[in-house]
Amino acid sequence: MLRGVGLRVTRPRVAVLTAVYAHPHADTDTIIGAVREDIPEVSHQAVYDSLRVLTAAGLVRRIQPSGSLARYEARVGDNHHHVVCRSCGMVEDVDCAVGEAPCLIASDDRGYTIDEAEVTYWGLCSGCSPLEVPDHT
Amino acid sequence: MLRGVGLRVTRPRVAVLTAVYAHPHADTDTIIGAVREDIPEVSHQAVYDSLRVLTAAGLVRRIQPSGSLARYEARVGDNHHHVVCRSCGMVEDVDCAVGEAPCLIASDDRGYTIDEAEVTYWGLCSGCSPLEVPDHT
DNA sequence: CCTGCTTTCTTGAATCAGTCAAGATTGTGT
DNA sequence: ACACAATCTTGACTGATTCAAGAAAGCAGG
Repeated sequence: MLRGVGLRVTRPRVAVLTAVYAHPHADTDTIIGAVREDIPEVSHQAVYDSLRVLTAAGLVRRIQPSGSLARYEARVGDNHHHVVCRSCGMVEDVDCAVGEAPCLIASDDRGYTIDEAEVTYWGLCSGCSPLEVPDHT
Repeated sequence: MLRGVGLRVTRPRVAVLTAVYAHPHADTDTIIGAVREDIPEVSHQAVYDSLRVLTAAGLVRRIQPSGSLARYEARVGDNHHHVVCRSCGMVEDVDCAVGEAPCLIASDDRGYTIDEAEVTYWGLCSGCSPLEVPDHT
């Protein structure tokens, strides 16, 4: 898999890739923790570097909702988006209602050469929804 | 305007609000600079705080594309999105092709109570487009 | 207009994710 | 197995943002 994109196969990279598959939408610290279960002495630097290389190679994708740390996921190549909970910050995948390339055509592209449309849905997850907080006034 | 949302009217807040109107999509440093043309001795802290309060009150909106600093804009309440240049980081507004509430309905909301759909278009602005960089090999 | 209370601002330090750099180590092709 | 080049380790550093304590200013009532 790493060879497929012309990268050297090193222990840290394999572990990072595995960790991203095992923990979708995890932030960097979580990934470092997961990697250290395989290789206890990896440096954070190696993880940061691996993530950058894997992202550049297109094997993982980096997402960073406003106000959050960087997160990574291994689902790449398809067209999917994210829901983010405003309260707990949890992220989940959603496919877009419109189909394959939702909203990819802006009404006015302002002269930009657009290559991607990223959609982020903001709201509250089921755990954080104010079901039992009616009106306190 | 500030009074309209129940906030005290202070010099820094007025200046920050004015600066955000004058510099759409400006990052915090730019805003601090603009504010200091009115009030040379404002502390960065006052600006950060004003921005947070104004954002909470809904008078300005905070946006933060992946890998960028926080940026602010005064266009709120309408449904518009952004194009971001991958090269220079410039941000511009676009209205969505679909109309008023584009993509607001995810195909599967995963149990979330969604209140906003944010669309970010990624690409290259006209100034950064590789028009004169054909193929150098 | 003046007083007093509360919010907001100033000053200065601290935090924390992420980056930079130099030298040691490891992967790969021959 | 060897040599070269890429990658990792260690450790320091950056820079945006936040925290905290005391001073100043806005607002409501007299």
